Amino acid sequence: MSTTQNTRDLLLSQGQRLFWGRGYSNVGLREIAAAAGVDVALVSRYFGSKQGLFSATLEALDALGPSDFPDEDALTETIVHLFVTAPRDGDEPSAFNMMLVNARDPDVGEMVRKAHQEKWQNALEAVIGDSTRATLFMAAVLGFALAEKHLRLSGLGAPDGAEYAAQLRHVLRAALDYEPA
Amino acid sequence: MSTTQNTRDLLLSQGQRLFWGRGYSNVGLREIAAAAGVDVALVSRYFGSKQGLFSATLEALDALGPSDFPDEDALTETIVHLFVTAPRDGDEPSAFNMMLVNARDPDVGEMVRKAHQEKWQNALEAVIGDSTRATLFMAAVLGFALAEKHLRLSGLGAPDGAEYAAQLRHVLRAALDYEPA
DNA sequence: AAAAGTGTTCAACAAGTGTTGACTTGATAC
DNA sequence: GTATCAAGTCAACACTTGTTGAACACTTTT
Repeated sequence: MSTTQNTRDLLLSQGQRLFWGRGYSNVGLREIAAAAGVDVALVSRYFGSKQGLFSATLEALDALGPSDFPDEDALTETIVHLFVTAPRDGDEPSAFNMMLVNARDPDVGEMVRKAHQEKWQNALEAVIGDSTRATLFMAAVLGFALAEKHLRLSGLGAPDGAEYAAQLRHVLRAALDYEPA
Repeated sequence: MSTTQNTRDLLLSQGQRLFWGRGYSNVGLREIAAAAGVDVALVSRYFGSKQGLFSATLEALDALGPSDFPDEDALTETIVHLFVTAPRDGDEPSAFNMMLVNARDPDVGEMVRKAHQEKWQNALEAVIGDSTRATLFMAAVLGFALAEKHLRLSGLGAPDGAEYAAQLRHVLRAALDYEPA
């Protein structure tokens, strides 16, 4: 690999970390470039624009496949494991946080919603077998993350304890148990 | 006439509408002033700063009192009614949307979290009788709003139909039914 | 009539944004 | 040796942001 690939990757990883952690409009190109230790102009050179860089980070979103989760229980436990082991600084650049922080952005919101639809929603519907339950499931996941990490509500158990996991499991199961009229 | 709003009130109401709908950092003072039909400089004049104007809009957050909701059922139905009758443009300036859009803002996030704690969380705990269930309840409400209005997920029923209300009722009840280990 | 006070307008500021183009650098190929 | 070409640097652009202070118009007070 050439040096080009190195700085390009540096910009990409730092861009992902900052965009996914603090939100597209709250991060400037100069901050990303400084974190990568390179010049700002290289963003335009390699990615065309700020939106181009963000779009490139979106490709790192893991695409869920139906084969990843044999059934709903495995899916639930994967989510629970993700939450329990997630870092607990306020700007955690996880995929969930990325959705929460960028879904409504005027510049990249549409991109984010599209990525969610393509990479997650369809796969969730395949595993869960129903579009409504899949949406409620996603709502439960994001609501839990929002309450804990953004509003920083108290009332939840310590993230490394059994109670925290039980609470998350409870709301996820409730979403999966919904019966259309 | 008697409802003749002075300039301060005009700025306040337009500021609330835009801040609560699109988020603090996505709205400029010039846009607010233009919507109110006055000059930008009047914001500094009457509210000191942009943050001062936002802070003033926060005082319009309805403080929930324990007397507002005799029991959990009344609380649930109030929330359901709020969702069913909420306007459906993308920038609805409801109190829920205000939380979703501004809770993580670097400038006003702390203000928002504090307002939530003072005006809602304590009252919810009083009605629900448990801090954990109150937090899960709030998470369910915000997750539902986020999925529908921000991610614009399909899979939920039409907002004016019975199924939509049933879905919301289901996840709210699940939060209230949580039993700590 | 003069003075003081009030609400408003206007132009400008300093700081920040994403983006661009000209330039230097360094290695490779002719 | 020289030309070539990509990689990186640097300064500046045009634009937007929140904020400020001087000036204006108008009413009220002295």
